[in-house]
Amino acid sequence: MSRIHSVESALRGRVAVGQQVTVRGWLRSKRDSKAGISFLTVHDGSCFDAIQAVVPASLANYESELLLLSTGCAVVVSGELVPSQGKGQAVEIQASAVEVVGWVDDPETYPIAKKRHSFEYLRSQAHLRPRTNTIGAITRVRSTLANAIHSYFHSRGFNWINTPIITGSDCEGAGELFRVSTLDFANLPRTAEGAVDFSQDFFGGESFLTVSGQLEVESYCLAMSKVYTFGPTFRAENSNTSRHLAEFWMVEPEVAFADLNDDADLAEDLLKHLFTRVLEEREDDMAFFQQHIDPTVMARLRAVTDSRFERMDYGQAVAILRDCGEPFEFPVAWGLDLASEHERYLSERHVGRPVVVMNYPKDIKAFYMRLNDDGETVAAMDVLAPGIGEIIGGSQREERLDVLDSRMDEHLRRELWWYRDLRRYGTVPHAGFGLGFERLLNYVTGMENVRDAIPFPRTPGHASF
RNA sequence: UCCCGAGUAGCUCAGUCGGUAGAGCAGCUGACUGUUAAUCAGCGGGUCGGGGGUUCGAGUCCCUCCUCGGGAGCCA
Repeated sequence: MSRIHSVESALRGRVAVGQQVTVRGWLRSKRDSKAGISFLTVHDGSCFDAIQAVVPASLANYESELLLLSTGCAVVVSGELVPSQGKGQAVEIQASAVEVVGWVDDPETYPIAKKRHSFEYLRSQAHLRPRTNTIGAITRVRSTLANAIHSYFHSRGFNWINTPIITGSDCEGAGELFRVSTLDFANLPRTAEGAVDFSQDFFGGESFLTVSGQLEVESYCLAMSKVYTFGPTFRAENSNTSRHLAEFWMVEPEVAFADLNDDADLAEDLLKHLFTRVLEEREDDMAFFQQHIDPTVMARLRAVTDSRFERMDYGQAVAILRDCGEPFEFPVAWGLDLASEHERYLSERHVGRPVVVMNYPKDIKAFYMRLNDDGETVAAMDVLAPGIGEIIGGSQREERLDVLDSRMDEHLRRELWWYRDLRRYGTVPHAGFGLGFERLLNYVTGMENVRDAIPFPRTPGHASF
């Protein structure tokens, strides 16, 4: 009796040689031999490798179907798992039956040819690109990373908080928001003053897609002690770079009774844990990235897992940049934000691995970040990664109501009354950060564009698929 | 949004000084072969991103628009 197996379980020794197996998947390639056999390479996404099936010409549908197969066809192959007579694989299937489940209409125009494609082209074929080596590998690593994030936090007593996707606040402090509305745009209700009357909108007021779950997750932090969010986030910024998406995923842990150093410790420990898991669990995919995408990825991940992150104050970073003699395009001075070129110099040239920059001037950071005793800086940190830039941004939060109030305007204080309440009822020091999931994935795989790290990228002008 | 670069066959690209379109891969046909992105021979395949201009003549020069990529800003 022939049992159904994934390609992975058939290849990885979980099936004994000599057993009958059935695998189901899609053809990567087909080679015919006039010796009276054809070679099918069948892929099902379960692992990096495809399995080879040797099909004898004696099968009933060999002439009528097997010879017509082409890349992309869906097949069910049954046969005996045998040691391979050829080079390139240890085992293969000696097929006794091949059922063609789905044909490729027109082999000439099948968008995923048996060759290298540009990532740019593959983005235009986002529905078929998971059939490629690279996107398939990214997909498995992404899934492993997501699972590792949940298991890391779960095993340490963090609660996963599903903060809302739709928010009524337009002042979360990070970027432009997408409006959520059911109003009839062709016939907008108006107030007496002529403004759009959002009181008639679905939620009884203006509403938007969230740009961060942080403010909401803080309220659960001040009850559950250790919490995190992991979900989609939306920014309506017109930014067109390899590091930005309009819809992306973010991990945001938040810890009570914690300060900025605890926050940096958590960021470092989390990244080390995640990289270790990927190296253990996705050896096959990482070997591919190392060989075909970026020959430095493995060394880069090991540099993170094997050594402590460099930490420096913003003031030190400014001094280093000022004295390094590098001809920067943008000025370096205390009080100015660091430009990409500065962050890159620090992480890539000065340190050579991730660096945590802490305690930035208060005027260039968000209102909720805790004011330090010097009155000039806030307890903020950025983790800067070589080749990626800012991979984590976090801070200790301002837990003192009077200081928080001094950093908010009247509109903000009214809108965020509930956020202020958290400082009135049992406030405690707490800290957290945001980790961009697609940026993390690029760092792990060596891929250069976050549009290739998410299945269906949304960017300005693009929401197809 | 700004600055660069690109757009030519299904895909990746070449195309010189302005003279009427090329290669590799893919596809099809055949040969050969326990093959490995197989190999060899042949065949089919083009609105040169759109529009306008200069010219006897434009893929090539000029203007303009569109699209894509890279960088910057913003950030994760």
